[in-house]
Amino acid sequence: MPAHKTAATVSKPARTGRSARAKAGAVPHTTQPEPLAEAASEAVAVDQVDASFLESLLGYNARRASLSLVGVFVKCMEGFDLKIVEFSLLSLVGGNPGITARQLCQQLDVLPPNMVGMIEALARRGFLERRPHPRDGRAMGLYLTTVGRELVETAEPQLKASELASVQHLSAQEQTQLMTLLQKLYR
Amino acid sequence: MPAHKTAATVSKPARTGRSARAKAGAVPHTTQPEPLAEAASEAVAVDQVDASFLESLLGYNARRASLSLVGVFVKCMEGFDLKIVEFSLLSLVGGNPGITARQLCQQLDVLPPNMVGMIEALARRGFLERRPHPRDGRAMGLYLTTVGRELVETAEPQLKASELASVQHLSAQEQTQLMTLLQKLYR
DNA sequence: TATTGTTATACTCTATAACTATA
DNA sequence: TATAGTTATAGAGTATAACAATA
Repeated sequence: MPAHKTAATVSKPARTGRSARAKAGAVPHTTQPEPLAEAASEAVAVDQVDASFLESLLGYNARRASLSLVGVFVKCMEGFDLKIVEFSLLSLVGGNPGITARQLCQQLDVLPPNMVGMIEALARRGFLERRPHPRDGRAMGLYLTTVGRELVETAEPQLKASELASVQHLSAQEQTQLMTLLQKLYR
Repeated sequence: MPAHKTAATVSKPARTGRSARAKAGAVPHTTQPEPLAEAASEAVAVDQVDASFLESLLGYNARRASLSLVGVFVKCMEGFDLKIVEFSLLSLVGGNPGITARQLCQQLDVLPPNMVGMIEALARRGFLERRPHPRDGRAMGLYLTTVGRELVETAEPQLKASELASVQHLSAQEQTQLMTLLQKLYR
C-alpha cells in the first residue's frame, strides 16, 4: 500500500529565535487550570516565528532535505519536460527491458489505474512501446524506443551531475556517510 | 513559492540484482542504429527489477528515508486524528501564540486559500481560536485553547518518542551525524 | 479463484484569480 | 499601492470499485 499522501510540513528556511515561545513561558507540564499561557483574552503579536520543536524532529529535517534534492531533480528534468515519476519510469524501463506495468506500479508506488495514463502518455510521445509478454498473455512488456533510450542516456548522467553539484559543500566523506545513513533509515 | 508537487518516485524496498540490465547488455554509449538493445521486436520477461540507477541517487534515498519517517509521523498522529500539516500547525501556534495565518502559510508552505479551511476546521474542533491582531486590523492572531494545548502537549513528546524508537538501530553518534548532514543539505 | 490491464469515478491536495478590508 | 484574509474554482494527484481477458 502506498506510503505517500504526506503534504506540506516543511518549506522555507525557518528562523531561529526564542521570542514567542519564551514569551509564552515554556509551557510547563503541570496541570494548572489557571493561569493559561496567554491570560484570558490577551492578544499578542509574533515577530519571529519559533519553529524549534519541528526543527528538532528528524522527520522534519529529512523532509526538508528531501524537498531540497527533489528541487534539484525537478529543475534538471524540466529541460526534458519530464516529471520525476516519468523519468523514474523511463529509467526503470531502460534498465529493465520487458518490465510490466504492474512491476512499475510496485517500484514507483503508483496504483494501476493511475499508471495506465502515464504509460500511454510516454508511449504517445514516442519514448516507449508495448509488446506482448512472452509468458503471460495478460501482461504487456515495456521497452524504450531509440528516442526513449537517447533521452534516458542523456538525462541520467545529467541528473547525477546536477545532484553532485548540489552537494558540493559536503565533503566526499560526508556524502558517503549521508547516503549510508539514509539507507539505514529505510532498509 | 511552494517547493512540493513531487509525487511518487520511491516506495517499496527495491531488490538488488543485475538480471535484466545485464541481459540487455549495459547499454553502450556508441551510436549504433543497429542492433538495438533489444533486437527488432524481441520480447523478454523481467524477473527481478533492477533499480540500481535510482538507488544511486541521493535524492531517491533521501525521499525514501523521508517517507519512512513520515510514516512514523502519520502513524503517531492517527491516534489524534491529525494530519501532519495539522499537527505542525497546532505545534507552531502552541510555540507562537498570536501567530497569523500568513505566518503559518510561510512556515508550512501552504497557500493562503488552502490555509483558511484548515484553520477553520481546527477551530471548529475546539483546538484553537482567533483574536484580533493587536497592531494589524487585517490580521487575526491564533491561539491554542486549553484543549488544544493539552493535545499539543500530549502529541509532541509522543511524536519525539516514536521517532526515537524508529531510529534505535542507529547509534547516538549516527543520529546526530544524520541530523547535521540533513540540515547541511537544505540550510 | 487470483491477477493484469483497464475504465470510470470520487476524493484530496495544490494552484490561480479576484474580492474586501486594512496598512 | 501593497498586504491579510477570504471565496470560488480549476487542476493535479491519489484512491476505490468493477469489468474483461488470462493465469
